Amino acid sequence: MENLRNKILSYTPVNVADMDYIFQFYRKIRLRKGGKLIKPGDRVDCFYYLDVGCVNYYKLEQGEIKVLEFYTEDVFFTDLNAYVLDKPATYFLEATEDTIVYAIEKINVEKAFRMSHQLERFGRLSMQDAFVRTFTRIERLNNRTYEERYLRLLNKRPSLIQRVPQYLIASYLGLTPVGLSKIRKRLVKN
Amino acid sequence: MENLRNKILSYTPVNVADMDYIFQFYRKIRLRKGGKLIKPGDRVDCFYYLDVGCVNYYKLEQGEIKVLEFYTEDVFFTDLNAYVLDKPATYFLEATEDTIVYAIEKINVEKAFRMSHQLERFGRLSMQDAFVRTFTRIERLNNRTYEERYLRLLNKRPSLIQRVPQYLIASYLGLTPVGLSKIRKRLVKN
DNA sequence: CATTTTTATTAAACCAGTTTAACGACTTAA
DNA sequence: TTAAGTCGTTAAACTGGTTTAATAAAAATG
Repeated sequence: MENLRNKILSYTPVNVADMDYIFQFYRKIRLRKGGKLIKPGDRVDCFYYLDVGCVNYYKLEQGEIKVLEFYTEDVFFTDLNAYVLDKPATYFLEATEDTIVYAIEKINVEKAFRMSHQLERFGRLSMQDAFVRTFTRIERLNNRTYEERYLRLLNKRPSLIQRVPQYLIASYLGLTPVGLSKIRKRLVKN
Repeated sequence: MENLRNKILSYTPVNVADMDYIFQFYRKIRLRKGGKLIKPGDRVDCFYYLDVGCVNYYKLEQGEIKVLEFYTEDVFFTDLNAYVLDKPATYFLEATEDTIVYAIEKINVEKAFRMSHQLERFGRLSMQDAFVRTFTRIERLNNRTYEERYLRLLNKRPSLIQRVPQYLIASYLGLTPVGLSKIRKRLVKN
Protein backbone atom coordinates (compact mmCIF):
# COMPACT_ATOMS: atom_id res chain seq x y z
CA MET A 1 0.00 0.00 0.00
CA GLU A 2 3.07 2.16 -0.32
CA ASN A 3 1.79 3.69 -3.59
CA LEU A 4 -1.44 4.75 -1.93
CA ARG A 5 0.45 6.33 0.97
CA ASN A 6 2.64 8.32 -1.41
CA LYS A 7 -0.37 9.35 -3.44
CA ILE A 8 -2.03 10.81 -0.37
CA LEU A 9 1.16 12.57 0.71
CA SER A 10 1.52 14.05 -2.78
CA TYR A 11 -1.49 16.24 -1.97
CA THR A 12 -0.64 17.42 1.55
CA PRO A 13 1.37 16.38 4.62
CA VAL A 14 -0.45 13.93 6.90
CA ASN A 15 0.97 12.90 10.27
CA VAL A 16 1.62 9.23 10.98
CA ALA A 17 -1.26 8.78 13.42
CA ASP A 18 -3.84 10.15 10.99
CA MET A 19 -2.38 8.13 8.13
CA ASP A 20 -2.55 4.96 10.23
CA TYR A 21 -6.09 5.84 11.16
CA ILE A 22 -7.33 5.99 7.57
CA PHE A 23 -5.26 2.98 6.52
CA GLN A 24 -7.05 0.68 8.95
CA PHE A 25 -10.12 1.08 6.75
CA TYR A 26 -8.59 0.24 3.38
CA ARG A 27 -8.96 -3.29 2.05
CA LYS A 28 -7.32 -4.81 -0.97
CA ILE A 29 -9.48 -6.09 -3.84
CA ARG A 30 -8.18 -8.28 -6.64
CA LEU A 31 -10.14 -8.35 -9.87
CA ARG A 32 -9.74 -10.72 -12.78
CA LYS A 33 -10.21 -9.36 -16.28
CA GLY A 34 -13.94 -8.71 -16.66
CA GLY A 35 -14.47 -8.54 -12.89
CA LYS A 36 -16.80 -5.75 -11.74
CA LEU A 37 -16.61 -3.39 -8.77
CA ILE A 38 -19.96 -1.80 -9.55
CA LYS A 39 -22.87 -2.51 -11.85
CA PRO A 40 -26.11 -0.60 -12.47
CA GLY A 41 -28.45 -0.69 -9.48
CA ASP A 42 -25.66 -1.29 -6.96
CA ARG A 43 -25.22 0.88 -3.95
CA VAL A 44 -21.91 2.76 -4.39
CA ASP A 45 -20.46 3.03 -0.91
CA CYS A 46 -16.76 2.77 -1.61
CA PHE A 47 -14.05 5.05 -2.87
CA TYR A 48 -11.29 3.23 -4.76
CA TYR A 49 -7.61 3.64 -5.42
CA LEU A 50 -6.25 1.88 -8.51
CA ASP A 51 -2.89 0.31 -7.73
CA VAL A 52 -2.33 -2.05 -10.68
CA GLY A 53 -4.36 -2.63 -13.85
CA CYS A 54 -7.15 -0.81 -15.63
CA VAL A 55 -10.82 -0.21 -14.89
CA ASN A 56 -13.38 0.74 -17.53
CA TYR A 57 -16.06 3.18 -16.38
CA TYR A 58 -18.96 2.71 -18.79
CA LYS A 59 -22.69 2.35 -19.19
CA LEU A 60 -24.98 0.49 -21.57
CA GLU A 61 -27.44 2.59 -23.53
CA GLN A 62 -29.92 0.69 -25.68
CA GLY A 63 -27.48 -2.20 -25.58
CA GLU A 64 -24.63 0.02 -26.73
CA ILE A 65 -21.52 0.52 -24.66
CA LYS A 66 -20.61 4.11 -23.75
CA VAL A 67 -17.16 4.45 -22.19
CA LEU A 68 -16.68 7.49 -20.02
CA GLU A 69 -13.22 6.89 -18.66
CA PHE A 70 -10.42 4.38 -18.21
CA TYR A 71 -8.85 4.49 -14.78
CA THR A 72 -5.26 3.27 -14.72
CA GLU A 73 -2.41 3.14 -12.19
CA ASP A 74 -2.28 5.57 -9.29
CA VAL A 75 -5.67 7.29 -9.45
CA PHE A 76 -8.64 7.60 -7.12
CA PHE A 77 -12.01 6.77 -8.60
CA THR A 78 -15.55 5.59 -8.01
CA ASP A 79 -18.97 6.15 -9.59
CA LEU A 80 -18.87 9.58 -8.01
CA ASN A 81 -22.34 10.72 -8.90
CA ALA A 82 -23.93 7.71 -7.24
CA TYR A 83 -21.41 7.83 -4.37
CA VAL A 84 -22.03 11.47 -3.54
CA LEU A 85 -25.79 11.49 -4.01
CA ASP A 86 -26.41 8.03 -2.52
CA LYS A 87 -28.19 6.95 -5.67
CA PRO A 88 -28.01 3.50 -7.28
CA ALA A 89 -25.21 3.20 -9.83
CA THR A 90 -26.01 3.65 -13.51
CA TYR A 91 -22.50 2.74 -14.59
CA PHE A 92 -20.24 -0.27 -14.58
CA LEU A 93 -16.75 -0.27 -13.10
CA GLU A 94 -15.11 -3.26 -14.76
CA ALA A 95 -11.51 -4.46 -14.98
CA THR A 96 -10.21 -4.62 -18.56
CA GLU A 97 -7.28 -6.70 -17.28
CA ASP A 98 -6.23 -8.27 -13.95
CA THR A 99 -6.37 -5.42 -11.50
CA ILE A 100 -5.64 -4.52 -7.87
CA VAL A 101 -7.53 -1.74 -6.12
CA TYR A 102 -7.80 -0.53 -2.54
CA ALA A 103 -11.28 0.31 -1.28
CA ILE A 104 -12.52 2.40 1.62
CA GLU A 105 -16.15 2.70 2.63
CA LYS A 106 -17.83 6.09 2.45
CA ILE A 107 -18.79 5.96 6.12
CA ASN A 108 -15.14 5.51 7.03
CA VAL A 109 -14.01 8.24 4.66
CA GLU A 110 -16.37 10.61 6.44
CA LYS A 111 -15.13 9.39 9.82
CA ALA A 112 -11.51 9.97 8.87
CA PHE A 113 -12.18 13.41 7.40
CA ARG A 114 -14.14 14.46 10.49
CA MET A 115 -11.39 13.22 12.77
CA SER A 116 -8.47 14.86 10.95
CA HIS A 117 -8.18 18.31 9.42
CA GLN A 118 -5.19 17.10 7.40
CA LEU A 119 -7.17 14.23 5.91
CA GLU A 120 -10.06 16.58 5.17
CA ARG A 121 -7.59 18.75 3.29
CA PHE A 122 -6.32 15.74 1.37
CA GLY A 123 -9.96 15.07 0.48
CA ARG A 124 -10.45 18.60 -0.78
CA LEU A 125 -7.27 18.69 -2.82
CA SER A 126 -7.81 15.29 -4.41
CA MET A 127 -11.34 16.33 -5.31
CA GLN A 128 -9.95 19.53 -6.82
CA ASP A 129 -7.51 17.45 -8.82
CA ALA A 130 -10.31 15.19 -10.06
CA PHE A 131 -12.27 18.28 -11.04
CA VAL A 132 -9.41 19.71 -13.07
CA ARG A 133 -8.89 16.45 -14.93
CA THR A 134 -12.59 16.14 -15.66
CA PHE A 135 -12.70 19.70 -16.84
CA THR A 136 -9.84 19.09 -19.21
CA ARG A 137 -11.86 16.23 -20.62
CA ILE A 138 -14.77 18.58 -21.35
CA GLU A 139 -12.46 21.01 -23.09
CA ARG A 140 -11.31 18.24 -25.39
CA LEU A 141 -14.81 16.95 -26.08
CA ASN A 142 -15.99 20.44 -26.92
CA ASN A 143 -13.25 21.73 -29.07
CA ARG A 144 -11.55 19.00 -31.02
CA THR A 145 -12.33 16.82 -34.00
CA TYR A 146 -12.32 13.07 -33.59
CA GLU A 147 -9.00 12.80 -35.39
CA GLU A 148 -7.40 15.33 -33.07
CA ARG A 149 -8.86 13.56 -30.05
CA TYR A 150 -7.46 10.24 -31.20
CA LEU A 151 -4.03 11.71 -31.86
CA ARG A 152 -4.08 13.36 -28.46
CA LEU A 153 -4.93 10.08 -26.75
CA LEU A 154 -2.19 8.33 -28.71
CA ASN A 155 0.19 10.97 -27.44
CA LYS A 156 -1.01 11.33 -23.87
CA ARG A 157 -1.82 7.73 -22.97
CA PRO A 158 -0.06 5.56 -25.55
CA SER A 159 -0.18 2.47 -23.36
CA LEU A 160 -3.97 2.63 -23.22
CA ILE A 161 -4.19 1.94 -26.96
CA GLN A 162 -2.15 -1.22 -26.37
CA ARG A 163 -4.07 -2.41 -23.34
CA VAL A 164 -7.64 -1.77 -24.38
CA PRO A 165 -9.55 -3.12 -27.42
CA GLN A 166 -10.12 -0.61 -30.18
CA TYR A 167 -13.90 -0.60 -30.00
CA LEU A 168 -13.67 0.60 -26.41
CA ILE A 169 -11.25 3.33 -27.43
CA ALA A 170 -13.71 4.32 -30.16
CA SER A 171 -16.52 4.56 -27.62
CA TYR A 172 -14.31 6.59 -25.28
CA LEU A 173 -13.61 9.02 -28.12
CA GLY A 174 -17.31 9.21 -28.88
CA LEU A 175 -17.41 7.47 -32.24
CA THR A 176 -18.13 4.05 -33.73
CA PRO A 177 -15.56 1.28 -34.30
CA VAL A 178 -16.04 1.82 -38.04
CA GLY A 179 -15.42 5.53 -37.63
CA LEU A 180 -12.20 5.00 -35.70
CA SER A 181 -10.99 2.47 -38.25
CA LYS A 182 -11.49 5.03 -41.03
CA ILE A 183 -9.58 7.67 -39.08
CA ARG A 184 -6.70 5.28 -38.52
CA LYS A 185 -6.62 4.45 -42.21
CA ARG A 186 -6.61 8.13 -43.10
CA LEU A 187 -3.71 8.72 -40.72
CA VAL A 188 -1.38 6.03 -42.10
CA LYS A 189 -1.96 7.32 -45.63
CA ASN A 190 -0.67 10.77 -44.63
CA MET B 1 -24.10 38.76 1.31
CA GLU B 2 -26.88 36.73 2.89
CA ASN B 3 -27.11 34.48 -0.19
CA LEU B 4 -23.44 33.64 0.03
CA ARG B 5 -23.72 32.83 3.73
CA ASN B 6 -26.64 30.48 3.10
CA LYS B 7 -24.82 28.87 0.19
CA ILE B 8 -21.86 28.03 2.41
CA LEU B 9 -24.13 26.71 5.17
CA SER B 10 -25.96 24.52 2.65
CA TYR B 11 -22.79 22.41 2.47
CA THR B 12 -21.89 22.06 6.15
CA PRO B 13 -22.33 23.87 9.47
CA VAL B 14 -19.81 26.65 10.10
CA ASN B 15 -19.61 28.47 13.43
CA VAL B 16 -20.06 32.24 13.54
CA ALA B 17 -16.44 33.05 14.26
CA ASP B 18 -15.17 31.04 11.29
CA MET B 19 -17.87 32.47 9.04
CA ASP B 20 -16.94 36.00 10.08
CA TYR B 21 -13.31 35.16 9.46
CA ILE B 22 -13.82 34.16 5.83
CA PHE B 23 -16.32 36.97 5.21
CA GLN B 24 -13.74 39.66 6.00
CA PHE B 25 -11.98 38.63 2.80
CA TYR B 26 -14.90 38.79 0.39
CA ARG B 27 -15.37 41.92 -1.69
CA LYS B 28 -18.26 42.84 -3.90
CA ILE B 29 -17.70 43.35 -7.62
CA ARG B 30 -20.24 44.97 -9.94
CA LEU B 31 -19.95 44.23 -13.63
CA ARG B 32 -21.75 45.95 -16.48
CA LYS B 33 -22.83 43.83 -19.44
CA GLY B 34 -19.65 42.92 -21.32
CA GLY B 35 -17.47 43.53 -18.24
CA LYS B 36 -14.71 40.94 -17.70
CA LEU B 37 -13.43 39.28 -14.53
CA ILE B 38 -10.72 37.39 -16.39
CA LYS B 39 -9.20 37.43 -19.82
CA PRO B 40 -6.49 35.28 -21.42
CA GLY B 41 -3.09 35.89 -19.92
CA ASP B 42 -4.44 37.15 -16.60
CA ARG B 43 -3.37 35.70 -13.32
CA VAL B 44 -6.41 33.96 -11.80
CA ASP B 45 -6.11 34.52 -8.08
CA CYS B 46 -9.76 34.82 -7.07
CA PHE B 47 -12.61 32.46 -6.44
CA TYR B 48 -16.01 33.98 -7.22
CA TYR B 49 -19.57 33.62 -6.04
CA LEU B 50 -22.26 34.75 -8.48
CA ASP B 51 -25.00 36.62 -6.63
CA VAL B 52 -26.94 38.32 -9.45
CA GLY B 53 -26.59 38.10 -13.23
CA CYS B 54 -24.82 35.78 -15.65
CA VAL B 55 -21.19 35.16 -16.53
CA ASN B 56 -20.06 33.54 -19.77
CA TYR B 57 -17.02 31.27 -19.45
CA TYR B 58 -15.54 31.07 -22.95
CA LYS B 59 -12.44 31.13 -25.06
CA LEU B 60 -11.57 32.31 -28.55
CA GLU B 61 -10.15 29.70 -30.91
CA GLN B 62 -9.03 30.97 -34.29
CA GLY B 63 -11.30 33.93 -33.74
CA GLU B 64 -14.24 31.68 -32.98
CA ILE B 65 -16.04 31.80 -29.67
CA LYS B 66 -16.26 28.55 -27.69
CA VAL B 67 -18.61 28.74 -24.71
CA LEU B 68 -17.90 26.26 -21.96
CA GLU B 69 -20.40 27.32 -19.35
CA PHE B 70 -22.81 30.02 -18.25
CA TYR B 71 -22.65 30.73 -14.54
CA THR B 72 -25.88 32.10 -13.11
CA GLU B 73 -27.28 32.94 -9.67
CA ASP B 74 -25.97 31.18 -6.56
CA VAL B 75 -22.94 29.31 -7.86
CA PHE B 76 -19.22 29.36 -7.13
CA PHE B 77 -16.93 29.64 -10.12
CA THR B 78 -13.57 30.72 -11.45
CA ASP B 79 -11.21 29.67 -14.24
CA LEU B 80 -10.40 26.68 -12.08
CA ASN B 81 -7.65 25.20 -14.17
CA ALA B 82 -5.66 28.41 -14.11
CA TYR B 83 -6.59 29.05 -10.46
CA VAL B 84 -5.46 25.63 -9.24
CA LEU B 85 -2.34 25.32 -11.35
CA ASP B 86 -1.28 28.99 -11.09
CA LYS B 87 -1.19 29.27 -14.86
CA PRO B 88 -2.25 32.29 -16.90
CA ALA B 89 -5.91 32.17 -17.93
CA THR B 90 -6.83 30.91 -21.37
CA TYR B 91 -10.51 31.75 -20.92
CA PHE B 92 -12.67 34.81 -20.53
CA LEU B 93 -15.11 35.31 -17.67
CA GLU B 94 -17.48 37.95 -19.01
CA ALA B 95 -20.84 39.25 -17.84
CA THR B 96 -23.63 38.74 -20.38
CA GLU B 97 -25.78 41.19 -18.39
CA ASP B 98 -25.28 43.49 -15.38
CA THR B 99 -23.89 41.22 -12.71
CA ILE B 100 -22.86 41.16 -9.05
CA VAL B 101 -20.24 38.73 -7.78
CA TYR B 102 -18.32 38.32 -4.55
CA ALA B 103 -14.61 37.58 -4.85
CA ILE B 104 -12.08 36.11 -2.45
CA GLU B 105 -8.37 35.85 -3.13
CA LYS B 106 -6.77 32.40 -3.31
CA ILE B 107 -4.27 33.29 -0.62
CA ASN B 108 -7.15 34.12 1.74
CA VAL B 109 -9.07 30.99 0.78
CA GLU B 110 -6.05 28.96 1.78
CA LYS B 111 -5.68 30.94 5.00
CA ALA B 112 -9.31 30.36 5.95
CA PHE B 113 -9.18 26.65 5.11
CA ARG B 114 -5.99 26.19 7.12
CA MET B 115 -7.47 28.05 10.07
CA SER B 116 -10.80 26.21 10.18
CA HIS B 117 -11.57 22.52 9.74
CA GLN B 118 -15.21 23.41 9.08
CA LEU B 119 -14.29 25.79 6.27
CA GLU B 120 -11.91 23.19 4.86
CA ARG B 121 -14.85 20.79 4.81
CA PHE B 122 -16.99 23.37 3.06
CA GLY B 123 -14.21 23.64 0.49
CA ARG B 124 -14.16 19.90 -0.04
CA LEU B 125 -17.91 19.54 -0.34
CA SER B 126 -18.32 22.48 -2.69
CA MET B 127 -15.54 21.08 -4.85
CA GLN B 128 -17.28 17.71 -4.84
CA ASP B 129 -20.47 19.43 -5.91
CA ALA B 130 -18.67 21.21 -8.75
CA PHE B 131 -17.20 17.89 -9.81
CA VAL B 132 -20.59 16.22 -9.96
CA ARG B 133 -22.07 19.02 -12.04
CA THR B 134 -19.12 18.98 -14.40
CA PHE B 135 -19.35 15.25 -14.72
CA THR B 136 -23.01 15.47 -15.62
CA ARG B 137 -21.98 17.85 -18.37
CA ILE B 138 -19.59 15.25 -19.80
CA GLU B 139 -22.31 12.64 -19.75
CA ARG B 140 -24.51 14.88 -21.82
CA LEU B 141 -21.76 15.82 -24.27
CA ASN B 142 -20.90 12.19 -24.77
CA ASN B 143 -24.24 10.60 -25.11
CA ARG B 144 -26.80 12.90 -26.65
CA THR B 145 -27.56 14.34 -30.04
CA TYR B 146 -27.59 18.10 -30.51
CA GLU B 147 -31.37 18.13 -30.64
CA GLU B 148 -31.60 16.26 -27.33
CA ARG B 149 -29.04 18.59 -25.79
CA TYR B 150 -30.99 21.63 -26.87
CA LEU B 151 -34.27 20.22 -25.56
CA ARG B 152 -32.60 19.37 -22.29
CA LEU B 153 -31.24 22.88 -21.91
CA LEU B 154 -34.67 24.30 -22.74
CA ASN B 155 -36.08 22.11 -19.99
CA LYS B 156 -33.36 22.51 -17.36
CA ARG B 157 -32.45 26.17 -17.75
CA PRO B 158 -35.30 27.79 -19.66
CA SER B 159 -34.36 31.29 -18.49
CA LEU B 160 -30.92 30.96 -20.04
CA ILE B 161 -32.44 30.80 -23.53
CA GLN B 162 -34.16 34.12 -22.81
CA ARG B 163 -31.15 35.84 -21.31
CA VAL B 164 -28.40 34.82 -23.68
CA PRO B 165 -28.16 35.37 -27.46
CA GLN B 166 -28.76 32.31 -29.57
CA TYR B 167 -25.30 32.14 -31.12
CA LEU B 168 -23.83 31.76 -27.64
CA ILE B 169 -26.30 29.00 -26.83
CA ALA B 170 -25.29 27.32 -30.08
CA SER B 171 -21.63 27.49 -29.10
CA TYR B 172 -22.43 26.14 -25.63
CA LEU B 173 -24.20 23.18 -27.24
CA GLY B 174 -21.22 22.63 -29.53
CA LEU B 175 -22.75 23.60 -32.86
CA THR B 176 -22.95 26.56 -35.24
CA PRO B 177 -25.66 29.26 -35.18
CA VAL B 178 -26.89 27.89 -38.51
CA GLY B 179 -27.06 24.40 -37.08
CA LEU B 180 -29.09 25.50 -34.07
CA SER B 181 -31.44 27.48 -36.28
CA LYS B 182 -32.12 24.33 -38.34
CA ILE B 183 -32.79 22.29 -35.22
CA ARG B 184 -35.25 24.89 -33.94
CA LYS B 185 -37.03 24.89 -37.28
CA ARG B 186 -37.23 21.09 -37.23
CA LEU B 187 -38.72 21.22 -33.74
CA VAL B 188 -41.54 23.67 -34.46
CA LYS B 189 -42.55 21.60 -37.50
CA ASN B 190 -43.07 18.51 -35.28
C1' DC C 1 -5.16 -27.58 -32.95
C1' DA C 2 -9.65 -27.04 -34.74
C1' DT C 3 -13.60 -24.52 -33.71
C1' DT C 4 -16.00 -20.77 -32.05
C1' DT C 5 -16.10 -16.13 -30.68
C1' DT C 6 -14.47 -11.67 -30.68
C1' DT C 7 -12.41 -7.80 -32.92
C1' DA C 8 -10.95 -4.85 -36.89
C1' DT C 9 -11.43 -3.50 -41.72
C1' DT C 10 -13.72 -2.28 -45.87
C1' DA C 11 -17.48 -0.78 -48.94
C1' DA C 12 -21.81 1.52 -50.05
C1' DA C 13 -25.60 4.26 -49.02
C1' DC C 14 -27.02 7.74 -46.08
C1' DC C 15 -27.51 11.81 -43.04
C1' DA C 16 -26.92 15.41 -39.54
C1' DG C 17 -24.20 18.57 -39.29
C1' DT C 18 -20.85 22.44 -41.64
C1' DT C 19 -19.53 26.36 -44.65
C1' DT C 20 -20.57 30.18 -47.30
C1' DA C 21 -23.45 33.64 -48.67
C1' DA C 22 -27.53 36.37 -49.00
C1' DC C 23 -31.37 38.58 -46.74
C1' DG C 24 -34.38 40.70 -43.40
C1' DA C 25 -35.37 42.28 -38.72
C1' DC C 26 -33.84 44.61 -34.84
C1' DT C 27 -30.71 47.63 -32.22
C1' DT C 28 -27.44 51.31 -31.57
C1' DA C 29 -25.22 55.48 -32.39
C1' DA C 30 -24.47 59.82 -34.70
C1' DT D 1 -33.99 59.14 -38.96
C1' DT D 2 -30.56 57.38 -41.37
C1' DA D 3 -26.67 54.60 -41.40
C1' DA D 4 -24.02 50.84 -39.37
C1' DG D 5 -23.75 46.92 -36.91
C1' DT D 6 -25.77 42.69 -34.80
C1' DC D 7 -28.53 38.64 -34.88
C1' DG D 8 -31.34 34.88 -36.71
C1' DT D 9 -33.02 32.39 -40.81
C1' DT D 10 -32.72 30.22 -45.16
C1' DA D 11 -30.64 27.88 -49.17
C1' DA D 12 -27.11 25.16 -51.60
C1' DA D 13 -23.16 22.49 -51.77
C1' DC D 14 -20.31 19.77 -49.11
C1' DT D 15 -18.21 16.57 -45.56
C1' DG D 16 -17.04 13.66 -41.82
C1' DG D 17 -19.23 10.92 -39.63
C1' DT D 18 -23.16 6.78 -39.27
C1' DT D 19 -25.43 2.34 -40.42
C1' DT D 20 -25.51 -2.04 -42.32
C1' DA D 21 -23.38 -5.90 -44.01
C1' DA D 22 -19.71 -8.83 -45.56
C1' DT D 23 -15.17 -10.45 -44.75
C1' DA D 24 -10.77 -11.11 -42.70
C1' DA D 25 -7.83 -11.64 -38.79
C1' DA D 26 -6.89 -12.67 -34.09
C1' DA D 27 -7.93 -14.61 -29.63
C1' DA D 28 -10.18 -17.75 -26.56
C1' DT D 29 -11.79 -22.37 -25.66
C1' DG D 30 -12.57 -27.39 -25.42
